[in-house]
Amino acid sequence: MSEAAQQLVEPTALAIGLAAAIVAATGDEPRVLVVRTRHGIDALPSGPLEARHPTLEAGLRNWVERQTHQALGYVEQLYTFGDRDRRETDGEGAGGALSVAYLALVREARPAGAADASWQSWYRYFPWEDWRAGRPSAIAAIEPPLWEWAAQGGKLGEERLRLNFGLGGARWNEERVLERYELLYEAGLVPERVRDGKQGAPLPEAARGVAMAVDHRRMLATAIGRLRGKIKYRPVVFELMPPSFTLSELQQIVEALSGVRLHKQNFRRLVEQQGLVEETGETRAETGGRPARLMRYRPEVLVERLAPGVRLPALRRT
Amino acid sequence: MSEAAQQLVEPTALAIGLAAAIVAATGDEPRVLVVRTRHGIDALPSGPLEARHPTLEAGLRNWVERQTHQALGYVEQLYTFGDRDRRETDGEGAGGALSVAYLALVREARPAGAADASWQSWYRYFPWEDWRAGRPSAIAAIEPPLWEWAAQGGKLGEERLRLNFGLGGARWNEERVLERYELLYEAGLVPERVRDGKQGAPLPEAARGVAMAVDHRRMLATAIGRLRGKIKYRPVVFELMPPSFTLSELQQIVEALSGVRLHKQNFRRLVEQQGLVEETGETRAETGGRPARLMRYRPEVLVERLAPGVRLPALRRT
DNA sequence: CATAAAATGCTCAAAATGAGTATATGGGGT
DNA sequence: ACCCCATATACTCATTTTGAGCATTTTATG
Repeated sequence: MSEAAQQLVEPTALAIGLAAAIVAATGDEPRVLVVRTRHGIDALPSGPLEARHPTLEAGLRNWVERQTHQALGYVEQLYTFGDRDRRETDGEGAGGALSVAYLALVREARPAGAADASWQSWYRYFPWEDWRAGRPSAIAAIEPPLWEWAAQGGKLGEERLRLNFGLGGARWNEERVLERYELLYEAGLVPERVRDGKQGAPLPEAARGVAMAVDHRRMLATAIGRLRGKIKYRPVVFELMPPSFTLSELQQIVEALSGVRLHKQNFRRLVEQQGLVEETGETRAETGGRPARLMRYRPEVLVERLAPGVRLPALRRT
Repeated sequence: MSEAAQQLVEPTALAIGLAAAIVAATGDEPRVLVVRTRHGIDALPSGPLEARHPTLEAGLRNWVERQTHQALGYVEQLYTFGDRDRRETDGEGAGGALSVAYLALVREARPAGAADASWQSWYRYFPWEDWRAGRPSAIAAIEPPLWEWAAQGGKLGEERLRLNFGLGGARWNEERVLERYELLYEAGLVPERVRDGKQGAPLPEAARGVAMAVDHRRMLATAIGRLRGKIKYRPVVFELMPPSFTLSELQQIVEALSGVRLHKQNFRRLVEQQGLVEETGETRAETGGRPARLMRYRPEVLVERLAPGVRLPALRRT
């Protein structure tokens, strides 16, 4: 094991980068920990895989904890990026030709250890992904240029657009975060593409979202999509919740993450009948209405995370 | 882009390995392409990421196509292994401290290009995963030592065993291939663990399955689990099917992959009502019974793979 | 003490599922 | 030609699982 570790240390041109989308949920916003690069661009915490790291995940934890003073709870590998756009235009630890991206969930969003680190709503980077208050205005701004671009791709291009963005009768699928971002990238509507030296005419920031260093917005899109999918079949949401919470709070977090509103009564039915939570016995009256029962997740559920997650009984029409 | 490519070439101790679980389905067996190492051990086709490869996936395709003369169709990144067990005990391309594993699906299983390459049923490596003919006998052999081992982990260990192997009333979940393999590894029942220099008393091969080089069996387990999950919500099965097929043939392949038997009438209902396939107009009479209609998948379905997959209407009791 | 604001409880119709039973249509003997 | 066998294909039916509402309870507030 330390033998393997030794190998990793050799100074080499091909550095392995580690990057993490560290997610928390405060109130009703999904937040991600970002750092500001010296060029003033937002980036995910990232750094090189170092000698002393016996494993990739250990490397990540160690690195992040030193940098941000944030202890990571649940950690999951997302994807290894190395395909394209690994240029050294921006960002701190650039120069890695390969970058292993992780998703990490933390319970409390500590005040962001380092000075240049902060917690940001992830919708800052993906304004079109938040449908909680109805169709986001960013979509309206994005739609015309997207159609224009898609028309060049013929029928297939238009179909792709329709299905990914829920246009023309297609249903919005909250999991296709990455596909949507890639579409915008290909269409040249985000600044990242221009930065990568290709054609494009980025939209105003309110519509296209805030750009990130290198391919970090792709990583974050991957993280969001993965998390949105996962909460439906694994009880990962609880990694973001405090020890006790009300069902409404749980619902708020799920809605914040998935970006869609849910039917309250059906949400409760699901969560309760699946035995994901149990009552603590206490109640909390802070909301001005009937006090809510405080719940906790059943610890058995966390064991190996084998139990089903929170399915999403989505509202169809509203 | 070629700038990045240049960097990848630098001779370095930290080679990036690429490995692929290349899957095909012939008749009613799910097959995977394996090569025999000089030590006589089965391994997945793998090799280093080379200079001329602009992207990871291109590197993989290029590499595999040269080595096995097998053109890859659908390709998906699985996971980057680098955590443990990357020792140089066995295998060809060992020495890579990091290995990016891919799943690839091919339509026809060509006669395995190279001499040392062959198509093997994946149940050769995971005999406990095939429940098509009822409870596999491997499970019976595995169960006692597993319980014994689990008991050391207390209640939690036993619960983990119960849920992963569908013991004691729990339902068999065909997707947990990796979790099951890891359990066997931890319990010391597969030779890989002993090879990695840890404690263990491997079972006879009929029960524990054929071992593979380095951590390739983990990779294959990841691939199988991913594929089994994916066929339920994406029409990936069709990447394994010939241009036209009967519904029974489709069902056979799905059963082969998932390792469980399905209810015939309900399977057809699902596939047809979801509009995944359409009739070609022809029929095929070769089975000795009523001739079956030949079907083809609706090409629209493959566009971007956005349509739903084949859900599994599993039999409960038999 | 009425009213607003939540949290809970219950009901109901539509759709999806799990399991069968019944019918159709070839080929292969006799 | 006729019967039988093996499949393929068509329908049925009882249960569950969803999507949507309406109704009731329980506090805080003015």
